[in-house]
Amino acid sequence: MSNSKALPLIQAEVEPCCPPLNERPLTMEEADRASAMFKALGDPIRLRLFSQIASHADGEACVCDISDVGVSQPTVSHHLKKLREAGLLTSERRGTWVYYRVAPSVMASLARSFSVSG
Amino acid sequence: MSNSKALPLIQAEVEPCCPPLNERPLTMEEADRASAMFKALGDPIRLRLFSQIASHADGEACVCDISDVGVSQPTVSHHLKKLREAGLLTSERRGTWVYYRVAPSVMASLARSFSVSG
DNA sequence: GATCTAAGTTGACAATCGTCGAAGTAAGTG
DNA sequence: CACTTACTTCGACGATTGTCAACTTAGATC
Repeated sequence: MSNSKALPLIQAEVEPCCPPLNERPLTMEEADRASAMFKALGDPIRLRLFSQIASHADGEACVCDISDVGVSQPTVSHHLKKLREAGLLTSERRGTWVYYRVAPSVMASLARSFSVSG
Repeated sequence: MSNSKALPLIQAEVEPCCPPLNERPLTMEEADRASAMFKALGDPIRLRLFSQIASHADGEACVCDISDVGVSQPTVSHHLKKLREAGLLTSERRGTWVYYRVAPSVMASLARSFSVSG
């Protein structure tokens, strides 16, 4: 292959997904965006992967560190992709290994969704 | 058994779903429980329904108030059932109408999942 | 080059999901 | 009783999802 314009770099800055859920009814656009995040966390395997990465030392984890969740390696890769596409994780290859970390401001943004307003 | 015999279980349906996601890796049981909640919020229609109820005056909303989300009324009922089964909503019939409200401690419990620990 | 390990992609499959129309239940009105 | 309104449940349909085996890509080492 030649001039590959690789560099996925889909990870634009994660802006707040939505206002607090009890502040006002979400618009359709807000609901689409936020539900995509919750949907990604709505699988027990994916949630465990996310938790393992979020709680790992230095805030990042190699796939080899977290692939012990009871499913095959391709399935782990599939779930990590889903989490990445939802904007929850970022990935970076360093040598042989690929490291995942929670995307910036994701925790704060989601926490805000459930913060009690009023 | 312990000496707690008159323990009221009415509000025990929603206990904290899990520790903060960046505190430690979730157990399978924790992941099952928490992912069920996120899964329920992982649909745009359901998330809008939840937001409409959570933001409604007096903290409760009649189905007739929130059924304008772009799908048929049986589908609304189906989604509300999913949210109820996930422990996110409670419902009560008063006369002709059925009122939904966010189950106790759900907002705080989910906010805690994303609170930054450490 | 060849070979090994790490991780991602593809293809296929059963299982689950979202949706609707039709039918059913519950409560109020006359 | 019949009729209306407000939901819920049922049955069916296409669409999406989670999973694995097989294959491919990427990097390190020989």
